Amino acid sequence: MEKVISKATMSRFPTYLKALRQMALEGKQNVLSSELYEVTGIQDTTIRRDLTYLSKDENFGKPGKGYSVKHLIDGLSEVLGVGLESPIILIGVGNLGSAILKYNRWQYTVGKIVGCYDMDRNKEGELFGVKVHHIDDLEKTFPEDCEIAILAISQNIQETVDRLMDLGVKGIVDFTHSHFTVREGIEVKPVDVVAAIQELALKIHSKR
Amino acid sequence: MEKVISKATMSRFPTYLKALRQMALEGKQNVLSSELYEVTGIQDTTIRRDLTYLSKDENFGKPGKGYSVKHLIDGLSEVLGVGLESPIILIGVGNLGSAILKYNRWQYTVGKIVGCYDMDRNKEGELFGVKVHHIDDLEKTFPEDCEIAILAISQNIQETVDRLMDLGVKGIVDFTHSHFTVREGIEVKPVDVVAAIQELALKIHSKR
DNA sequence: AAAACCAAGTTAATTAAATCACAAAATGAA
DNA sequence: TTCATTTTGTGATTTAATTAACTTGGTTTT
Repeated sequence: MEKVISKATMSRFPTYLKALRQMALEGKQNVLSSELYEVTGIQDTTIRRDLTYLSKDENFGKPGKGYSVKHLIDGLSEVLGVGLESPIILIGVGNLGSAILKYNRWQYTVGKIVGCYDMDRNKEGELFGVKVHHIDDLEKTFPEDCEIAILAISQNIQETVDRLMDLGVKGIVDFTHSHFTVREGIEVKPVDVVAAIQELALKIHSKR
Repeated sequence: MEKVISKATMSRFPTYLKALRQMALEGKQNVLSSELYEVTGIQDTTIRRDLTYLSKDENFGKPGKGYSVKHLIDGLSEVLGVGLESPIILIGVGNLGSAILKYNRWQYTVGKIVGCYDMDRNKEGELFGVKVHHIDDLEKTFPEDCEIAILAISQNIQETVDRLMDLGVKGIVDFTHSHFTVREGIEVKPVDVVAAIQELALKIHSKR
């Protein structure tokens, strides 16, 4: 009997992982749900409930002692697909694309950008150790088993998305400022500065 | 009696706005909730309910006809604080910071980056038309009425956040990969590629 | 070894969000 | 003008998520 992890819980996991890694770096061995609350602002009882999804086996958290930071990191990493080493491609090597690519040596791996694509022929070659192809060669050079694409372009967006889906991409990290549609079952995760600022502005505003 | 806008609704507004702007660009005058569903994947009934938060006055949506794209954009823009022209500062002008700054000429303004700060003295001067100060001069040069800061640094994070809060910053757009704590009432909006990929990986995974 | 304590885990209650189902309103055709 | 059609807007309902209350098991102290 598989427990199904709720959306809300899922969206909190990365937060926990981030906080725990910081703690691990500081040499912390054990952590209480109340301490995680201090750091994340998420209610301790919510945290404990969330963490039960990880504890397939015995004693994850010990009463009176807390959780082992290491165990939590391991559990979260597993469920979050960290270390999955799944190949990721990046579409668009402009300013933003480059910045993302530079980040590719992520502190804690969630996969690796194995190829980039751009519509500018001048960009073909290599960048930060990753091959840059022309977008026309997408189908020819598409990496096997690639399921995640990062979209950092501003033109031909829908067309590109369609091609990606045809190639079997299942998840898109969306840095574009435009809207596009995807087929049933394809996940899109927008990452948008403007939207972030808008939400902030609204929240700050609505407090008065 | 003020209607209080729910968190969930709030987080969908930027999505609507994005979609509607695309439609406006394409010359669309009216839009049905069912059409917005097609584009956003959000249930039409949810959309209609969300939009009621905008309709302070009469006939926003007309039965049999739909909503005026323009009216919706206006309403959303207002509630989202678009065109607020509030001053925003950017901390960290590295690769990512530069990319964000370049985007500053946002298609639809939500405010403007009026100043940047970096710990590298060599970066002092101007970049994409915006003044770059040394981080030591933060207090000296902090723009009046600035409530939002974009954080794109990788060092001295907590210290910087503390200084920002002391200066009256109410919202932080967080591009760092580290955890920091804020005082009660300060909003943090994380924007994180790694977290996005992790969530995607998890969602894709959990479907099998 | 017993007592006292502490914090995880869990069941139950509450609150928030999404969806359903339908009534009312505008439109357009006959 | 009237009637069928379409689509909004909103109570009512269901579902999901959070929070509160309590139980249990492990730890530490005496």
